[in-house]
Amino acid sequence: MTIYSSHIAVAVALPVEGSYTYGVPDALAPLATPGKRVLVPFGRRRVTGYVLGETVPSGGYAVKRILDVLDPVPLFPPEMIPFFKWVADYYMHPLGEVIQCALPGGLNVYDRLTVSATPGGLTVFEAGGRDLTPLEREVMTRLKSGPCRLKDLRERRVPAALVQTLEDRGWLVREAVLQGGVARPRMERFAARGDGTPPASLSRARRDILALLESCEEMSISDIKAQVPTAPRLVRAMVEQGLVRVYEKQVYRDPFGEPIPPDTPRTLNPEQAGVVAEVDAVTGKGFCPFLLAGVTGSGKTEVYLHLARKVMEKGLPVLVLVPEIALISQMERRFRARFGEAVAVLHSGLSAGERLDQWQRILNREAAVVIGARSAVFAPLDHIGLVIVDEEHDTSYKQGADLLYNARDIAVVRAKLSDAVVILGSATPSVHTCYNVRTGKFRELRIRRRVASRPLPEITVVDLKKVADTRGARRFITPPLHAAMTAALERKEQVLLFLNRRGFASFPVCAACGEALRCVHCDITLTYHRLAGVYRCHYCGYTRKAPCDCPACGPAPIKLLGMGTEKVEAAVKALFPDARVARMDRDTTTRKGSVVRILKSLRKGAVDVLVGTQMVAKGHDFPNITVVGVICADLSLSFPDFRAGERTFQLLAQVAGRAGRGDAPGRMILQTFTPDHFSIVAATRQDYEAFYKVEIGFRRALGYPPVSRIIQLRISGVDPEATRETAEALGSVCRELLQQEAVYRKWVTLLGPVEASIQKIAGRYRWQMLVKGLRIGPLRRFVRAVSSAAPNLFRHPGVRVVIDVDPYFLS
DNA sequence: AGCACGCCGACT
DNA sequence: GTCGGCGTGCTC
Repeated sequence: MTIYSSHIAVAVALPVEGSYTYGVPDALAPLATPGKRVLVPFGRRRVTGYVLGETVPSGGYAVKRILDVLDPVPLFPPEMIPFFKWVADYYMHPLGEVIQCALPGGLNVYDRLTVSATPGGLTVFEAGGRDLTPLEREVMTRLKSGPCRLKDLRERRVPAALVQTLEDRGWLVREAVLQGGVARPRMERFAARGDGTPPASLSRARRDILALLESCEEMSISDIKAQVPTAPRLVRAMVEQGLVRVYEKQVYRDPFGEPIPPDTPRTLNPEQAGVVAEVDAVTGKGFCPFLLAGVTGSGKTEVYLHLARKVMEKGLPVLVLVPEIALISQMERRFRARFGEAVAVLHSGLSAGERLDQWQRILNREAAVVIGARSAVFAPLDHIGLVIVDEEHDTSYKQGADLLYNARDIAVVRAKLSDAVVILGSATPSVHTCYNVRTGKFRELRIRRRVASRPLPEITVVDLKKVADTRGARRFITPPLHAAMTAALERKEQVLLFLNRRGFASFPVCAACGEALRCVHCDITLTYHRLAGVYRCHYCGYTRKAPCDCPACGPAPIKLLGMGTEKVEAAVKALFPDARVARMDRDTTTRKGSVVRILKSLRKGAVDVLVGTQMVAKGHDFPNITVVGVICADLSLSFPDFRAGERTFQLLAQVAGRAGRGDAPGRMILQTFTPDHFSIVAATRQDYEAFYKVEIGFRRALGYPPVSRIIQLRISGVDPEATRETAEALGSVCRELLQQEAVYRKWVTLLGPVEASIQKIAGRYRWQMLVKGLRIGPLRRFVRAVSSAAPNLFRHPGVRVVIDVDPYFLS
């Protein structure tokens, strides 16, 4: 066995458990440091790995050597490795994939087995110099136009043996080509003044260039060109004269639009100042988690800004998480106005290149504040001083493709591992976070007063059951709402109408047979979108043109039952023909900047009535809105999910916060079929305490989070039978394990497997199982034991099993 | 993930 | 008798 000068632990970016030990050749030893990527042999392939640190081989396997070190400097501070390990362990996800998911995309390199024709082979083939089978002919014809992935050939049912014979014949070669690594820093050519003395006579243009370079340290060639158009050629000549030096330098792509004028810190009211003082007293002194519960309009952002300044003054960086891009841009503006260049952003709206550049600015400590969406929780900061999670109750923190993490939760973990202070801010805190306050895990900070002491709106509840026999527009714009709208519009004030469903009609049915129009891929009715003239599935995007026939009885008129924002918009236009109506939902805000455009016209007073989905509830500031109408408060209540009540309360309280932010006091008309539901009653009184008390009682009684913990196993597949079988097999493995181990019986309760409430989405049949218990540790050990007892169930071709720790949506 | 090895059905 | 299907195991 070869003894290498050192050994390192490497996590590979593949779905494999644990880390692998590699030898480091002497030449690479000083380079292969933690946080860098390395190219390593893995099986018969080469893949990207992440250096975790030095290690000693434990024996029992042959150690291979790393092939290359891919980064001159670490891509993340080594201090982050324990955080990555925590996330990998907690969410039961391979460490290498966690790191891959944390890093800006496009960096990974991996082997791709490709096949290409040899020149000799092509010559013989084109000359027709040999009899070929049709399949051989097909392969050679394909390769004539260039190399091809071996996998592609296999998918076209080309047998490996045929590739082998063609290779033996010398017509083609198989090779492993390194691919990936597409995102690169942008390099630009710069010029600076050289040592040479200028000759007595120098052309005008050359003199100008020298003057430019003497006025500053350096200048990019393109900037010089802007002033002296012939510069590129002249500079080359001047390099030879020794007058100028030219070199390449990395420049950052600019994700920010126009510069933002600086602002000055506003004076805090006593409550805000108290919060700042309390947090400031503990920053830099270790981990400390806070809930900042501040009613809407209480000026939380200003508190964040003051705290950020104090932390930055201590030389520590600040990480700010915001639920989505539309809100990031608001937060970004406020922070950039206050801190200018010190702000970096990380979100999915950036191009791969911009993202990489922001990442490097953070790594190089050129940014002291990072603002971003959920993935920014992995920003490459070290020694963080303060983590802020704004709108901590927002469900978009828990979403994602393969690594199902809750950014809010792991932000707290990250703060803990960094000895930082973390603030979860919300006007409507999640039940989970409040529970953490009650159990003493978090400290609570409150702001009860709205800035300038604006009163919260007066709320009127309208029972929709009492107008159930009304038809037409007045069915969902009831007389009380109509009256309030009329009054507001007469006073030249604005109205916000909220309905948590987009489209025109969510339940189109055949007038002849009563059959609903359904998605062909999902177990769901289609929604009619009048503007687009289509029926669309809100789960998979399936679209069919309107009008269309009834699938059951052929040509027939379609009745458009059920409502969405489009129908509300139409109703407003019918009832208030002079009002200018705008709509804000996912259909009107797909294009970049459209949210800002709608908000701008609202602020300018170019819109009288804004109709929107839940995106209008989220933190936007609408100064002149005095009436808020909730068209139907029950939509979010009817979800088959234990958090439906919590979401409804939060949504209603947030929407209520949109009214009366300006100088005029606000009114909210809340229409509902269930005026007695405690979530709605509590929301009308803005009484979080009352809501929490009832809700936590339910959670406790039914064994739901936060009192109990849940891991969800989601089983889905194209074949309904195979999916059911896998789900049931998984169920029996679980039950067997429960039978065998008393510890699990004590700590684990199983529910299911059962079919999901929406049985099919995007062509996949869905089943689920819930693993419940008071403590998350035994639950994770149990699921791990299940997956090692029946590994084949978790990597079944055709049926996917997803483990979701702390799921957000049970359905 | 992707690749190799190994054991059963439909063809030369 | 072989070719190739994909279930299972492994990758430092």
